[in-house]
Amino acid sequence: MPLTLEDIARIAGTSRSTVSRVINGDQNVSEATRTKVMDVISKVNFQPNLAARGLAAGHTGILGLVIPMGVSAIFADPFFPLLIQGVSGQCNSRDVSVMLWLAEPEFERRTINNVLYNGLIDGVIIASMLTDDSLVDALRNKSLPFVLVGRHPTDEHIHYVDSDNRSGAYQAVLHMVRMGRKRIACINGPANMIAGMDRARGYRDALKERGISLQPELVVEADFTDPGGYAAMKQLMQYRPDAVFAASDTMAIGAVRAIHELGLRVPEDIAVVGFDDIPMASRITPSLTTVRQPISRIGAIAADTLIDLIENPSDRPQHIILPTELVIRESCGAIHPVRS
Amino acid sequence: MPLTLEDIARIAGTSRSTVSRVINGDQNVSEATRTKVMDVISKVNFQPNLAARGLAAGHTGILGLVIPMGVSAIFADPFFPLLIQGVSGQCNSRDVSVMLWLAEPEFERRTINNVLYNGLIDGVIIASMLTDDSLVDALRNKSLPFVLVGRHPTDEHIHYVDSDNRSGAYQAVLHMVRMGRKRIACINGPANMIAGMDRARGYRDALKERGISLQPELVVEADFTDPGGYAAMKQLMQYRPDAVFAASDTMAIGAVRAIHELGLRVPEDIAVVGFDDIPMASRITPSLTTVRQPISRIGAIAADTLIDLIENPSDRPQHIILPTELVIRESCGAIHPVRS
DNA sequence: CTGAAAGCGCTTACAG
DNA sequence: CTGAAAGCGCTTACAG
Repeated sequence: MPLTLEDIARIAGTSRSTVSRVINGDQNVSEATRTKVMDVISKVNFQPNLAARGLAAGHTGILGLVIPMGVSAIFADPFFPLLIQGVSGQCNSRDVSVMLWLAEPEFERRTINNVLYNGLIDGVIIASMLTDDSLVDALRNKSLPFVLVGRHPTDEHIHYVDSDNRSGAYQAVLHMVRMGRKRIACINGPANMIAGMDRARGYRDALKERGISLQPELVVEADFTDPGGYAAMKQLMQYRPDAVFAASDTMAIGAVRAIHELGLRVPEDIAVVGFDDIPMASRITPSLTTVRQPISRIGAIAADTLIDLIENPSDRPQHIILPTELVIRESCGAIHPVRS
Repeated sequence: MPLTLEDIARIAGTSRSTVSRVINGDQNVSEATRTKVMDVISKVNFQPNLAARGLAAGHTGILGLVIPMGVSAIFADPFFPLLIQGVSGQCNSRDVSVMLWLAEPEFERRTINNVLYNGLIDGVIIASMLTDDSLVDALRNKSLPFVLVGRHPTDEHIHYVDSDNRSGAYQAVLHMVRMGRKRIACINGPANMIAGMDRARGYRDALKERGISLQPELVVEADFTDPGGYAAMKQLMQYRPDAVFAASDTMAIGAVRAIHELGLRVPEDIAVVGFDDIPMASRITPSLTTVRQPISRIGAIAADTLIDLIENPSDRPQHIILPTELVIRESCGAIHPVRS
């Protein structure tokens, strides 16, 4: 049987209320009693029961993290692991716990709703990134604080943190234009994902700014996976691109494989630029030029934003866009590849 | 304000106790009242407060999942993501929630202990795999049910699920012996990880069975990462191996890169076999022969085992070892590579 | 600065 | 089959 406040109080020779006060850092406790109580607590290694605390106080110090599992191979991409890592790390240092839901599409309506409104979490981070997400819609009408990873396209009142997908893609494509590429293709993410929309816009903006007309056949949509990038590249080959911007490194790696299989060279025949800067990007041959986005930091900031929001519900909507960075390696042709 | 049992009871014209009974599936409720209460519950979309339920009932329907972050690049390897996926999926279908802790080494003593004994979780899955884990030691003296992912080397009373690491490594190495390789090296995982120990034993057992004496200089320890495998392979090259067994695909991929950089061929000059069968294994050139282990299923079974254990605490210790499977591709030389 | 008391929203003997 | 009541372990006005 774990000890309770009452036990601690008895041992320390005080009352349950006072013990509660020292645990919660209430100022109205004399230094003497505080010390005495602290001693007992650390001596017996006392842990207050969080369920009871949650019931009594109305908050639990737990935050939910919901990750959609819509795409089957979601964990083949390091995006979500890194995001989880960022959220978890920040929560650790802020002393809050995280409850994780990998949302299977079939469970969405039933379980997710069940789980979010069960009085156990103080707020929730949704790694949604879909342009229309039923969970987000449900949340908008409730009082549970939440922040999105990935900006919301329409509702200005929703808190979110995202990276600057448009600008990242814009820089990447502009770079290829500057390198003299004329027929720059785009392997984009799904159109119903906001990151996909934004990166496609960056691609279009860069072309437009340089007076290059958009060739619809040079833009193909894939699903952020390696096989998806591979298939998309194969499809693009008939239109003779001399460069390709892939909206994720995983797709870019698939694309490079497709190019190599057809006996062409990267970057000599086709330059390739990816997005994310996953660890693999610097290891493949040729090493991959890519747009680095601070995934783990996005997670950390989302957690911070949510915790602040819970403590201060009247906050103005937070719209945090983190900068991206173009990492130039061999695959774009700007650096002469060192071949062994 | 969310509704409470009392509200539902008033609307349905019955008592709080009865509503609680229908929610918990108690048999002692007439069909008529049950229907009436169910109707109200689904009409107002009622969710019982889990903190209150936890307090009153003594269990919460939440299970903890603790993943060590000791190795910095832990999420570069798909092992943990797949494990999380397996645990989460099974928990979803068993209607229990999961609370996730990525345990930073510095937090271990303070946070982890805090968190495990807070009355909020019914049991915990530890993806420990260290031969000596302070968390596991702490748990052994407590009453919180737990199951390990990765077998415990000494304590027979601990529940665990693991894959057959020894046998997997044994099969892999035996295969290379059969292919005529004479100087088979081993890039092993850290010696303080049980999986590392077991795979090293499989390697030794296969050599011994075939009467090949173990050459200590052909065995090197790395850290399960790609750069680790790369560095280990570079180091091994001076001893002229004609084959190498790497204890993870991620290390095997690093090793292949090292071999290629030195101008040698896989598998002609050096055969390579990995472990895990991560998605990347089938995509690299040459495709990687490897030992497939059912990571996601291990997670699912760990969750199942824990949930059963919570419901029936008197269960005998469960020691579940899942079989592995040798997946033969190009890198071992058994299949003639198709080069483009 | 401190303690007695009410209350958070459930579950579960207990009595009928 | 049903309801009134006690209790789970906390927090937090309230009174002193």
